[in-house]
Amino acid sequence: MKDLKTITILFRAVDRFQSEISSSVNEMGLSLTSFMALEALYHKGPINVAQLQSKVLIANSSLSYVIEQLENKDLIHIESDHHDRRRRVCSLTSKGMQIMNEVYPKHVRDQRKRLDRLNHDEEIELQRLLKKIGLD
Amino acid sequence: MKDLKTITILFRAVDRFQSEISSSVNEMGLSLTSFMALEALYHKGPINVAQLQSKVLIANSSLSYVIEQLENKDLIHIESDHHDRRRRVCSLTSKGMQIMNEVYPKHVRDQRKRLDRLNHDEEIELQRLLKKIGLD
DNA sequence: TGATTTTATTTCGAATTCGAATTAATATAA
DNA sequence: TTATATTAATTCGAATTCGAAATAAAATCA
Repeated sequence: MKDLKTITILFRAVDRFQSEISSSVNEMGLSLTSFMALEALYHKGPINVAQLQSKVLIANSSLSYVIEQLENKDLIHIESDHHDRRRRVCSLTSKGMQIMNEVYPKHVRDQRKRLDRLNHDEEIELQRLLKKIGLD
Repeated sequence: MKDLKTITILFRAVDRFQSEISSSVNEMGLSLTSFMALEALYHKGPINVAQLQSKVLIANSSLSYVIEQLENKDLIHIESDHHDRRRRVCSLTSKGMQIMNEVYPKHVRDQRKRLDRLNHDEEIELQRLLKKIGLD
């Protein structure tokens, strides 16, 4: 293969997911990245900013802004780590948890609709191929 | 499959490509989307704003800003379509063409390095799977 | 120990992106 | 024809994102 057609197709596929997720979470007053941050905390529990950044895939300076917004909305709580006071640990507030409990199952259903165009083996194979090209 | 792990892997893979391409084109004073616009014009020849938007995957209002930047840098030229004066047709200037001739082959080589972790059949299969989930 | 380096995060100003409203031209309908 | 609707693109203000510099704490070194 000589061209970058694969990248074009890859970007387009991601754009479909992002557009759908964005317009859905925007209705709740959240940006895509805010939602991704909540999602990470929902799955991982309390984690510090650097760990969150590895999930949310934006610049660290941008993440500072994002978590400030989420804190203002009382969706997350931030406190310094006792053992390393450089670190700040983020966690869902009860309000944040409540909202994710309401919203996340539907999010999964919606996005699974698209993914379920692949059968199980195809999806596993897609994961394998994406992991291969996604490694650093 | 019940979870959205595939989306996580998908987003992460795209982020790797975008980060690499961004840091490379930023050195020439271009944003990722500016570069994607130039790329589209390089491949498709003169096209109007709507056609460009379908390649660049940003909001139309954002694209207006992007093509204005590119015009200011004398990398593209914009003129209205004679047959439909609502439309504005963009094309590479000779300077834009010259830069893409210089830069694009290396861009392809760099990105192919990552893609070439897949053999030919795997890449074809990846395209097929991504197309399936990327359709509207 | 005190000095230096590294790590974690935020601040800052500028660039980019967005959605909603607007403008302007074309297409359709009456 | 003259409304009316649709389409193409831009403008505007606000939100988000970025990279570079700053801050502050911890780790390493001498």
